[in-house]
Amino acid sequence: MTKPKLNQLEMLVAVADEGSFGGAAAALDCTQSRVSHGIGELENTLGQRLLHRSRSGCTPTDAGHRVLATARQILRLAASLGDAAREDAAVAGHLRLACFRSVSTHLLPSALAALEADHPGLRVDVDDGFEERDALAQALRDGRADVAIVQLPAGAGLRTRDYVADSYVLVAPGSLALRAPLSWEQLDGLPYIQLDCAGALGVAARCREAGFAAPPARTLATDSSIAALAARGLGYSILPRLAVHPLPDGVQTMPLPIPARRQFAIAAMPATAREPAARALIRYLANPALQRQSEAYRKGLLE
DNA sequence: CTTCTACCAGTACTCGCGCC
DNA sequence: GGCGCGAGTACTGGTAGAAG
Repeated sequence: MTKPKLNQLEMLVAVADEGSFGGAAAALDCTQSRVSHGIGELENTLGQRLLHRSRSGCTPTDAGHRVLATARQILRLAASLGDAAREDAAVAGHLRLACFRSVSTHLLPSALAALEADHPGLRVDVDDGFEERDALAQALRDGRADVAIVQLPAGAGLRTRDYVADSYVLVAPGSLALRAPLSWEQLDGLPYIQLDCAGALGVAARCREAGFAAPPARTLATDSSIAALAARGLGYSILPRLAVHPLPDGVQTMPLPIPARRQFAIAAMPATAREPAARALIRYLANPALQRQSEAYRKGLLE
């Protein structure tokens, strides 16, 4: 018995999806005649009518529905064959990775070192000059980055894979006598310094709902500047724990009275995420064994 | 408007043959 | 036995026109 061919299965799936031979032909970039030939040959091969034809289009018969389900599985498997063959051979080229500075400082070195050791033909350029979460997703959409470590929710249109989570903590002068558990009253009288980014503003808003009443005395754009002011006793702030590591002299951190954290994800545009080089980078970044090699992980800064 | 069929052209494959 | 070449065949995909 002649076996069905992959292109005939593609035609069947396309006709079912598009609802007509003409639509399937457009989707497959061939002529309607070719689709008609292909479907006819497939029906002859299987000895079953697979489609109801009408003036308004086509719908699968009962046999067609059964064959369609298997055909989709076969096409997925066929596609995965190509991926398996390309996996190692094509992990080469140039990728641009976008992230926050704190992520590049504390999380990337182990993963990138292992990746470049295993795939010397792959070069990864890191742009860690991002301050705003939305800017990372936009860099992916604009094509300025191939892969990014974004803060969830990442927005529509991106393929994401969960990464690490980082808690927000109180960052205060070391000279300030604080008792756990922290209460907002312990901070009365000290200026509050706001980090100017959407994530920190969101956390501050949630803290206010929980009784935190201090207005920002200053607003600064970088976490390191805020930590330096706190070290001088000039105020306190609410910052991601990773962003103030390693802790400067004269600064202490303490858990907030409410749980607040930022969840990171590795993100890419769907088409990029399918490419072998990008898949390799994502795999190395998400590798728990490599993450455990980072100092931040060993010190318990990550969740 | 859509599907089906006949016919045609280009390409890929198979097989036999001769040569080394 | 392995290799290259050419003829014949099969397959793929196109156009044009008929039919529902």
